Amino acid sequence: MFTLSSALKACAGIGLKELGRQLHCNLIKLNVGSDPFVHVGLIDMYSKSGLMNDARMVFNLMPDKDLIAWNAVMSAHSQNGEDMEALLLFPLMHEAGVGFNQTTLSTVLKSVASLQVNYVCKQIHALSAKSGFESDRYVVNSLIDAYGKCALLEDATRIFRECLIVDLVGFTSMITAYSQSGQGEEALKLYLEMLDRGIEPDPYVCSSLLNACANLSAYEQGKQVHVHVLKHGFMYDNFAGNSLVNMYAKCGSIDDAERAFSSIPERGIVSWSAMIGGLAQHGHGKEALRVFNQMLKYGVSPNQITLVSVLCACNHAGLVTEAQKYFRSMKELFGFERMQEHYACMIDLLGRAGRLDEAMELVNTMPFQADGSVWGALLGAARIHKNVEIGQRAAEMLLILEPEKSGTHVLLANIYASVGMWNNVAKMRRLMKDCNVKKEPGVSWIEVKDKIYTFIAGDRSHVRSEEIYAKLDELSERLSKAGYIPKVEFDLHDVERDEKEKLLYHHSEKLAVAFGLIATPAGAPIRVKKNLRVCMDCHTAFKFISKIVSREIILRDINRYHHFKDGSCSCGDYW
DNA sequence: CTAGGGTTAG
Repeated sequence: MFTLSSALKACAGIGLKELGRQLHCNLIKLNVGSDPFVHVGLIDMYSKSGLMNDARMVFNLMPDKDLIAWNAVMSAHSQNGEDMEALLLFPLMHEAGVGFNQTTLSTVLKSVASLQVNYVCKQIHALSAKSGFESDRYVVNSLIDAYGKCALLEDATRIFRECLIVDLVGFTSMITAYSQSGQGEEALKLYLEMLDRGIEPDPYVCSSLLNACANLSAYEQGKQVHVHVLKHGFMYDNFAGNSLVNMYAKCGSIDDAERAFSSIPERGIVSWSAMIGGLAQHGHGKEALRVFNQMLKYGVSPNQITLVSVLCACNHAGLVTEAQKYFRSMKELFGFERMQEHYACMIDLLGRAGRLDEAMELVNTMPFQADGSVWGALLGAARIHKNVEIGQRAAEMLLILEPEKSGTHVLLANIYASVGMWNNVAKMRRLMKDCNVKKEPGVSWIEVKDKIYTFIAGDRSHVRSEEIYAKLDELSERLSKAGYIPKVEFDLHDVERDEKEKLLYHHSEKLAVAFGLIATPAGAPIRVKKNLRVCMDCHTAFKFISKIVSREIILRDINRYHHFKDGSCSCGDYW
């Protein structure tokens, strides 16, 4: 019987469901199936083989359900994504009078984390403290993670800082918590602290760090983490590989992303989706579709996320017919329903292509209540195509749905300005003032030799300000000779044309690029980042500049990457 | 029987 018990454990470890089931049959024949150890072994084996029904059945048929068995079935639910069921077992255990231990708490906290139920998280914390299990490292680490996932950063930090047994898992949870709450810098700092304490990294923490770098678009630091991955031999870890693809794509280096992609040992759906999404984000729409077809050829089934990236690729490549094909027959081709996100992509795509009526039609007929993203897409399209009517309708909805966002006011004002409705522009400004909505100031930054230089519009604080403005003046002359005309309609100020040109000239992204030109060697690519969308005029100007000075300009704005080269942009002006 | 990691438009 001991042999059988170990054999079950082995099956659970590698998910051998057929062999596990055979062992179960033998146990019944031998009539030793009533042993509690065997029951727990069976529950665990079925759970890890993804056979939740069988696991549940074994548990239900158990005559004397002890604490270990309850823990095993709770863990089974949690491992199979049935977190609510796992959570609901906790009060049932209390009723059954079996008590709980550190394993119960740790398991229940895992489900608390994935369900993000803040209130329950605090309760389990209190219970852990009261029962003395708070000193168990599994419980502590689970608490840190659960608080992190519930976005209760302060509580997570407090436990992390106060406990004496913080280890690699605890650090990973905390690093992930910072990264996922947008505090990538903190995450990277914590990693250094971890190394200082002599804790060696593993693939989990590397994966999390790469994600932090991706969110920060921190190319240099991402490369550093990549070095750690190589140094410690984690390059054959699928998760680390996927994170590398994502990191390089989000940091603007699609070549590195492709290299990382081809060295993943088992390219799964996440690897393919990350690659397709990365290519789409960089404007390589056709290439993204090529990779998608390659994936299908390999027999990998796409999921809903893959299709969001595919539609996005069509969007950035202007492939309306292609997108409609995938969108209309998603169910028949791939077997899943269209989600809100797919509709949003499609509406965005139709809108950009100038087919605003069709986009509007889709909004009215889709099986979801249009949310902020849908109205946002329409508003953006209305701005490109100067459609006041649809712009007003979309803005009206957005002001109700997302009143705190400043973008809506600005975009609508943009539309009014573009058609010369200055009275309405003024009204929008007043509305912004009355509602106390502040336009987020545009900030651009550039990294030169390990230092980050930030610029705001009209900035004169930089030590090399004189040179920067001189460079802009020089460029201005060469630009007009090359046929560039400032796109003044994208300026909101009701002032004369030459005054507008001057304002446009001092946009933060132009200052950053000018600085890049004087501070980096000739021919080197210039990598600039902006916290908002790049302005249409700057976009046009950069196309010209890339040709005039024979430099590649790589600009990451809030949505995507623009690669300006030889007078054109990778987004094909389709952003 | 228990803890940490990867892909989603605007």
